[in-house]
Amino acid sequence: MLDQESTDTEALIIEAAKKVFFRKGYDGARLQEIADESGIGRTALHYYFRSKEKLFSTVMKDFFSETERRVTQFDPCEVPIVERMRNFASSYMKSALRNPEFDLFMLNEFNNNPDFIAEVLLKTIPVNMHEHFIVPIEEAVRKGELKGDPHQIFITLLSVCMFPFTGMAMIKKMLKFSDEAYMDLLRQREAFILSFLETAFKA
Amino acid sequence: MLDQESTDTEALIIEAAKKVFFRKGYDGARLQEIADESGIGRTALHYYFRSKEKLFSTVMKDFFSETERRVTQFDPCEVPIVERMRNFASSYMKSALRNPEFDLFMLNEFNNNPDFIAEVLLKTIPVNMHEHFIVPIEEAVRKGELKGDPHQIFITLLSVCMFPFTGMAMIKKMLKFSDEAYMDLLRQREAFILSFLETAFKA
DNA sequence: TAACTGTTTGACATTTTTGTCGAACACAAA
DNA sequence: TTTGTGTTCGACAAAAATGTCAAACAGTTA
Repeated sequence: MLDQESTDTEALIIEAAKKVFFRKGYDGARLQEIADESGIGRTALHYYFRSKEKLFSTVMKDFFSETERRVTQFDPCEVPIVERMRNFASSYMKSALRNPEFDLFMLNEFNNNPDFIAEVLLKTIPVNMHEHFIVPIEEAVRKGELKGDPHQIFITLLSVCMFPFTGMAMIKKMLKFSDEAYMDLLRQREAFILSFLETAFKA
Repeated sequence: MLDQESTDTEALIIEAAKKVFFRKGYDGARLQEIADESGIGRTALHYYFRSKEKLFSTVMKDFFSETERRVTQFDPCEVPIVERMRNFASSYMKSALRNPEFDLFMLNEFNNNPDFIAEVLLKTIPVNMHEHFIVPIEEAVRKGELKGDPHQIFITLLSVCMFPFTGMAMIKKMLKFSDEAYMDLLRQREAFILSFLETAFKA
């Protein structure tokens, strides 16, 4: 068969695997389900990607090398920290909306296999969070522009961005949101966060 | 053997199972590991609790009927909403510190089996979040005491409390925290949140 | 001590999931 | 049509995890 079609099948499998892995986690994912989702036989999975682990590894690398990153580029150091935090939140929310199930998956991977996921992640986003966020926040606190412990501020920034995705299932159930209604809420959240950041840490 | 000892073994197993389930999730948990952690044979698990599912179910019910709830009591409606939010955050942080691994586990359960976990949870904490938080926040926004969409405000409250626990592994890795240093940060977070709540949503 | 009860253990069975292999297949080029 | 290459499929093997059972065991009571 043509090389083209082969690549297509591979891509098809990777897409299907991505969905299933993100939904169920590595342990919960079943090769059979991935096969069904791709519309191919389970044996073909082994033909293209030797084993579950190799498939997983490929999926992860593919995911991070795609445009699917939470933040594609970080501001240079000249940009004031408060603006940088805003941009981070904006990029994050926009990206996460395209893959709402990824965040919880990622937290689990950090729990189960921190080294692997950290390596894959840092390979594509080689940003030192400490230098890039903590240090500048410290400085802003010293100057009296922000108030509070720098780590706590940064963690709060992460919290308000990520949690609505990681906690999606729980919040929907608790507040009786439909899938569509909750997606709407997520879409509106960027604006909420930006306005929230105006006052949240102001000294 | 005495009934006393039997109960002790059961309790021992439940404690061990709790640890393993919270760390690994239902899918990731292995009966062998639970047996090892309890210091008993794997077959004895089946003697006490027929199956993995039954054991899990018992663990969950036990956990929620214990004092291990995130918020043991909610304020009556007379208490002003802002103060209620503060109390919620305080209780939550204190409780979560005793079981830091539970939160991520719970989010996963909500993902995998929302009905089961919601039922168990609501059986012990029969609080309607909408009535208890959303409606009063709406009112406060109308009165001009708070600003922003009520749902977004409530989700933000949840975020700043829960995320530091659910995202523990990720944050530790990202910011190069040691286990002890991160526990310290968590202990200091209650105070941070309380001061943060003073300004975050003020109109 | 003998009979009884609840507990533990090891050997085995079952189920679930993953992995392998060779035959069949489709299609293109010789 | 034959040969070759890459792909698919079904049957089967292996591994991993859960579940069952009867025999041994440890105490308690008659």
